[in-house]
This record gives sequence, C-alpha cells and structure tokens, in this order.
Amino acid sequence: MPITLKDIAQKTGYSVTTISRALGGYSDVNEQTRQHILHTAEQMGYHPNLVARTLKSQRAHTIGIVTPATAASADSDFFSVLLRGVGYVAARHHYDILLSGQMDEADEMRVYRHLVGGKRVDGIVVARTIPDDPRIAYLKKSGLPFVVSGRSDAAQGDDFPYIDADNRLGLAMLVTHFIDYGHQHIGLILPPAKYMFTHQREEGYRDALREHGLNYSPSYVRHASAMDQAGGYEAAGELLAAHPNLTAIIGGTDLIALGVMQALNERGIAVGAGVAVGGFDDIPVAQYATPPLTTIRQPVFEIGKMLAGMLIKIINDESPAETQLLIQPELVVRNSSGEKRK
Amino acid sequence: MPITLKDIAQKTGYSVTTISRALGGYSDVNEQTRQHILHTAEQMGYHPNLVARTLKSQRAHTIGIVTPATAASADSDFFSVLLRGVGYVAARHHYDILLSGQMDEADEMRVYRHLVGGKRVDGIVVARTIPDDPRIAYLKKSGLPFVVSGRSDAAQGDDFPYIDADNRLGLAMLVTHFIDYGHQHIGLILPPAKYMFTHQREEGYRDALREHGLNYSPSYVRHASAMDQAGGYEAAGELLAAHPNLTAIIGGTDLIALGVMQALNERGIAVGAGVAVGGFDDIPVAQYATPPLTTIRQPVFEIGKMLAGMLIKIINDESPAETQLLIQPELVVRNSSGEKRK
DNA sequence: TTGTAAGCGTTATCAA
DNA sequence: TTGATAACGCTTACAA
Repeated sequence: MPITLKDIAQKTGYSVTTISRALGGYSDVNEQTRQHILHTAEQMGYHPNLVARTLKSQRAHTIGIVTPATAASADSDFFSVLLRGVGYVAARHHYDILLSGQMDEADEMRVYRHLVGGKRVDGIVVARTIPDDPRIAYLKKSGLPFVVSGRSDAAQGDDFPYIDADNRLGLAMLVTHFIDYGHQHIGLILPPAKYMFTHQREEGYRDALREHGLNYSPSYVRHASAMDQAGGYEAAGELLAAHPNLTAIIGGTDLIALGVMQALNERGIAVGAGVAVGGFDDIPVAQYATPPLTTIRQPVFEIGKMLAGMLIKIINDESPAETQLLIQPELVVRNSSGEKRK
Repeated sequence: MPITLKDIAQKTGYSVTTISRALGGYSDVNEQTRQHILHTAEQMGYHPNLVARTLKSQRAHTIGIVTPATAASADSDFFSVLLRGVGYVAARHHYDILLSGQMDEADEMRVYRHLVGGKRVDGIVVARTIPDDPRIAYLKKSGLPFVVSGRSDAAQGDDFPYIDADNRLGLAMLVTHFIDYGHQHIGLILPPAKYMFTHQREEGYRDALREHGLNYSPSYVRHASAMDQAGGYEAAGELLAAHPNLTAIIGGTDLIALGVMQALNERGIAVGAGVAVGGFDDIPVAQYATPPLTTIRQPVFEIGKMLAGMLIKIINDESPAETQLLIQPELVVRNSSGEKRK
C-alpha cells in the first residue's frame, strides 16, 4: 500500500538509486530527470520510510524520554511541562520524541536499556534525578548523548550535561524572606528523600538559617510520605502537634504546601496571619489558593526548551556553549506570607 | 559498539539464524544450544535493534500522537492528561509513544503525513477534533488504525472509533443546575468556534433552556477569542456591559470561567451571591478558585486509557467491544453557584 | 537441529 | 548522469 522508491523506479523507468538521489537533492542528477521524478513522487504520494532510513543512516531524528511511573499522579505536572518544553524545541528542529513508559519504578532501568539498545533515538532526556542516579551511570557508559534535568551528586562532580534550577538558593531565598518577615521558628516539610532536589532544598534551608544566625533544629524538618497534598497534610499535622511554636511552615513543593494549608485550616489557624506558609514550584494552583501561596518559581518550560536545544547540539557534535546550567529561581510573594511582623 | 546477532554468532560459532531463533524462543533449537546462546547474549549485553526489527516485521509497537501547536499554552493541560492516560495503558502493553510536534497549525497535516508515511507507528491517537476534521479524513484513507478523542461531525455519522465526553449533556446539566437555582438569565462564553466540542456545549445550552421553557437569546452567548483566562475575561466584560440583567454566566471551559470571575471581581460583583459562575472540565485549579468553581468533570485520564486500550485492540485485530463511546460527565457543585434563589 | 539466502526500504560506494 | 551492488540488523522460508 505505501509507495516506495521501487514503485517510483518502476513507474519512471529509472533505478532506485537515481530516485533516491533525485529526491535527496543530490547535484549529480539531470535536472529534467529530477523534475520528472519529483513530480511522479508527488503525485504518487510518496513518503520516505523512516524506519528504513534510520536503519541505514543510524540517525533517528528522535529524542527519547522515559515517563516516570508517577506519571499518573499529581506530581506529573512537572514532567508534563518539561516535556512540553522539550517538544517545543524538538519540533522546530524536526525531531520527534519517543516516550517510553515504565510500569513501576523497579522497571525503570529496563526501559532505559530498551530505549538505548533499541536504536530508535539519537539522545535521551533524563528527568527527576536521584542521588547517584543509576540511569546516568548507565547512559555515560552507553555512549548515547543525553542531558539531564537536575544533578545527581555534587560530590562526584556531576560530570554530564545538565540544567537544574538552583534549589538550594531557592529555598534559601524563601527562608530569608520569612526571616525578614519576622519569623524565627520555621518548619519544613520536604518531599521524599530519594529525590536529589529534596536534599538541595534542605541544604538551602540550613544555609539560610545559619547565615542569619538562627538555630537549625532537625525536629523542625519532616519528610512527607509522598509529593502530594495528602503527604503534606499528614506531615503538617505531626509537625504542628510536636511544635506549636512554629510561626511559618515551608512545603518542599507547592502541593505539599497546599496540604499544610489544609492542616492549618482544619485547626482553625489562619494561613498567613496565624502561620505563614511557603511552597516551591509555582504551579498554576498556587496563585488560586486561599490565600494565594508564596512560592519559588522555576521556569520548567524554559528548562525543557534549553534541554532539547542542548541535546540536539550534542547529537550534532556542535558542542553547546554551556553544558551545565544552574537556573536562578524567583521568589513570588503572595498572601500566604501574611504581614511583616515586628 | 552495540552488540548484534552477528556478534553473538561469531562468538558462539552458530549462525545468525540460530541465534535469532534461540533468542526468539522458538522450539526448534537444541536446549543446550539455547542456554549457551542466551547466556552469551546476556553477558555480551545484547539488546535487539528495534529499528531493524520494525523494518522487517512491519510492527513498531508504537502509538503516534501529534502534539497540538497550542501545547505551549494554558489549554495544554487537557492534552497532557490525555497523553498520560494513553501512556499508562501503552506501557502496560509494552507500546511506546511517538510524539510528533507541529510548528504551527498550518503545519498540522504535514505532521500527520510524516507520522503515517514514516512507518514508525502502528496506530494514531487524534485529539481535539474540529468539525469535518481533515486529519480524520486523511487517516481513514490511509488505512492506518486510529482512534479519536472527540467527534467530528454527527451529521456524517462519525464512522470511526472515538471516545468523547458528552459535552452536550454536560452543559445541559450545568444549565439545568442554574435554572434549578432560580436563574432565568444565563450567559454563556464559549471557546473558539473552530473546536467541535464548542458546538456540542452550545447545543447543550440551547437544549436545556428549551427544555425548561426558557427563551434562547443569541446575544447571551459570546465566543472567547482564546481558550484561556484572558479570553474569558474580555468576553465577560462585553457580555456584562451588554446584559447587566444576567444572574449567571457559564464559561465554556474552566479557564474561561476563571476569566469571568476575574471580570466580576473587578466590577465589585460577588461571584455566587451576585452572579453565579460555572465552568467545564474540572481542572485542578477549579477547586482552589475563590470561591471554588462549579463545573462539569470529564474523566480525561480515563478517556486516554480507554483510547489506548481501544487502539491497541484495533491494531491487533481484536475488535474491541465498543468503538464509539460517549462518556457521561459529572456535575460538581461548588460555591461559585451561590445559594439557591427563589 | 542448524544453516543459507532473501528481503524489509533506504543510502552509499563504485563502475560504467 | 546513471545503475548494479552491498549494507544497515533483523526475521523467515526453505534446504540440508
């Protein structure tokens, strides 16, 4: 049913080789011949078989991404926006995106091998790093170009191309903001410890406290069981019970912060005036929360675009100007901060 | 660098054919031989080249989706969630997803030809239909399996596999709810007319009014210039200026409804008590709006899952039980409805 | 039980 | 300027 070079060859009387060259725009084809071939191909509705072309050329013009097992959950917003950014730039370079899904987390390395070994992609985008990420170790060995959203282990130098929001700085900015607003007892509810950015945000918390001469109390810090509102709600309940003296609580993500707000509401504590709340990410919901949520904005869509640009350059041996980028996030103050105290 | 069947053949002394059969689990291979080959393949780190396999077998185990040009905009939530649903089921059937992006809307048919002609996908999911959708006409001709989120033209029978939320019913439910709450003058701000679901929702509006013996006034209906908050805001301004007697306004999507709320706030009209507002879609933001937004919930993630299941069945000639599904949406009453009037 | 050979549709090398 | 021929890595008749 689909038209091949052979079909055009038969119809025009030329060899497959000549058809290929005419369509490929090579100079060593008679102009008349080319016109005839182009015209015939057009009217026959020819479209190259990209599978065959990829097999031969070893170029797929495709970027691979593994969708996280959590993709069905609330957190998936981050991934969706990143993907959109990658897709935006990919389309403009005529690259496609191959999404390979995992059934569960244990499945993840299998999917990476599937993607790398399958030869259908020229490069891979890795998202949501964990400390000492095995995917990165594997990709380094594989030789396939890849870029990473996030870092994996600063101690080991992170010697691979990445773009990361400066999570440490972001959380430090938020803590500094609350200190500036007169808070001395600031709680923190972190996402699960497995994620790399969790540690970076925690570090920012400690750094900012130290910098302002405040005491760092480990018991002010808790991990939510999951990176969603329910996790934040639960952890906030525990934290509030243990430390009624807290005047501000930071959620390690906006969803966690929404859970914190929920817990406060339930206890009749006014968000802002009673206990100030801050989040991280600036998801769309943040500005619609009641009160609107103070948070740290990171440009996820932009990061996706930059990742794709970087990866495509690497694929084409163009060596991008920067291969390790730390993006400065932005403090967005809203009413969940309450009034400045003094 | 990557290991091929040939490499294993050389190492073991068997022919490529035997290697292929041993790995493929065929019965006509000596058990000892198979063990030896399996073991060697394993320790050499063999992974099949899926490009070659696809070229030979004409099966890509991949589902194609074209990302809309609007994917960078606020509306893209719908697409992201649908994609997640498709991906969820695809992964469980060991199918991958090939995303092909368009640069702009004019580019769209080119991308579909690219996807169909390229032979890298076994089927395609189409989203966000328009009346008389040319993509559907093209896919029908192409012979490639496809499923559609949405219908295209009821008059022509929509003779293709689809799953659609019952938009007509959904909006009728919403109108009926407002009528039940005592409203007689209900405005409607629709998304752009190019989308199929816009017309279905408008139909639901008219049907419900008629059913309850209320007059349908075309001037109560406006189209937003875009399917986002700004579009809703602008159109609401015009509508309110022209018809100060309206006591309820429905946004054709939640984002439009948020724009309506913004316009009301600006005029000092209380959402709910002053003018009731309703939306459609139940995006996450809806429940966080102030006041929370009454809306119609459609199970987009579920629809994505069902679409993938249906498509994979069609690909495998399993003829799914249902190929044309209308999903009943759900009315979610929140405070933007205000109190029941009498 | 194993091997030879052809073919999927393309591109590249080499002659003519 | 054009055409045979081989090759990309795999699967599958068909032989042996």
